[in-house]
Amino acid sequence: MSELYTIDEASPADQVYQRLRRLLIEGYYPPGSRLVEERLAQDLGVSRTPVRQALVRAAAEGLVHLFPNRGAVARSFTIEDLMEIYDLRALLEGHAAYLAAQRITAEQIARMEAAATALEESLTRTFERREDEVHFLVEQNAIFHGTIAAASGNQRLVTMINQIVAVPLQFRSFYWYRADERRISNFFHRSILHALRLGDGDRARAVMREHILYGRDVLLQSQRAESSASPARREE
Amino acid sequence: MSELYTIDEASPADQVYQRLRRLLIEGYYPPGSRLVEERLAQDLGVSRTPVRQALVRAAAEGLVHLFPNRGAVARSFTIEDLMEIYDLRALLEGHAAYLAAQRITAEQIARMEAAATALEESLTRTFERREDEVHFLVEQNAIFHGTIAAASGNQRLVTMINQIVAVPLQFRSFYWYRADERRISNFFHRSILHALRLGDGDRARAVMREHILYGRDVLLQSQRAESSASPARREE
DNA sequence: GCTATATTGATTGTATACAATCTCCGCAAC
DNA sequence: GTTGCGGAGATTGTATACAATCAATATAGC
Repeated sequence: MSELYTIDEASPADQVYQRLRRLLIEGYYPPGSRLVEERLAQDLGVSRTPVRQALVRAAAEGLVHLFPNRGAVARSFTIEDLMEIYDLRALLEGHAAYLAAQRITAEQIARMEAAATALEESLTRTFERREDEVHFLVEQNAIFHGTIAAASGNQRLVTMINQIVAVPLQFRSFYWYRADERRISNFFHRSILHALRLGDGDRARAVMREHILYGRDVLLQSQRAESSASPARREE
Repeated sequence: MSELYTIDEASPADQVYQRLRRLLIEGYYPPGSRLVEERLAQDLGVSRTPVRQALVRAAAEGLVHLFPNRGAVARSFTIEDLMEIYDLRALLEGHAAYLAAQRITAEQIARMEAAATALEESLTRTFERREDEVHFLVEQNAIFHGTIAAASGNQRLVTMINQIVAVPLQFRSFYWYRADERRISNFFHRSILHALRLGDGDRARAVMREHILYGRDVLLQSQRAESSASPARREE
């Protein structure tokens, strides 16, 4: 999970932020819902002071929207937002893959291979609950993509990717993946690894871009299906 | 200047953050210096509470570094940091130029042309103080680059560029520009405008990348000259 | 019945008090 | 001299109190 922020991770109640972030990402506070400080403070077992700091930081990272004197709202996303986000992911992660091809270490490749294998094997594995399966997929995927970002050697790039990746998680992208689509995703992982082993940055970038844009299309299709089934639930 | 953050700008004491940011960028608190909350509070005429929030936000945007229980330090940058930053600027602003080529409006082009002209004319103009000249260059340049970012149509891209651009300003890059280099920079501006008018995204991106990487090289040369003249003044 | 205005309750924004933590310095032991 | 310990001062981190602001309802005027 290690996230390498400018704010030191071990911070005693930087944990408040981490927990808030997690609650937001996992949908405990659904997009569009109001975030009353007093309530968050009770949920997290602290006073409003650290909660406010966490909210300011979450706003700076785009997870919530702060309205002056009117409080925070868990950020909600339109289809256009998703397009923007995936466009940037393709750009940033593609670049990371390009840079990584020159610098990645054997250990990092091994870590990515382990994650890729875990994702492949999970196709034939049964999970207690669907939630557990989604959580597992998110985790292994984060290892795969996070390792590439780290291998790029550009610390700021890592931070940016972490920021932009948090959002699709709110949509629980993997929830929508079918077995076919997951096989394709796994194939992309192997292709990326192949290009990285060859040290072919252009190829690694191209495959990574396609991998991400393919994921975008799967998500968009499912979202369109969703929104046509149930009416819009945006609120300003 | 308009910055389009997730946090609404007009906020009453979001201004505290804006002022802190400015003090940092303009070097009033030099890189590496400790930022004691009480002192900032007095400088800004408020209590520690809003100062802390501003610091948290500044940390999230990479302007300062927060050490748990040990306070904030105005972030200092190594040569490697500058390399990272310019690499990302080339990526992000190049992409913005590519996108902008398809969507930019006549008004936006006109605004950019006005900024480009202002920069050209400033070469033969005399300023009261060197400070004023630097401020003018920074401002017009921000208009030129900010308009392209806005014209990309990707709101998140705008935010990211704003974040990454703040840093070189801390180095007062323009201080180091000589007349020759400024002429080249102006030429790039015209080339970018030309490509945008043609709607040629690939060309706009290529020129923008070169424009930024050229700026990087100028800055790096001056930094190297600096650091060889005076001994290192990094502190942890 | 409709619009405009005041009042109330809820919530945010700021200041301040206090607790927790760190740094620095002095002193002792070796 | 060097190392280790401990206390004082400074600074950060949190909680709480209060002021400022906003949303919603009630009330009055038309």
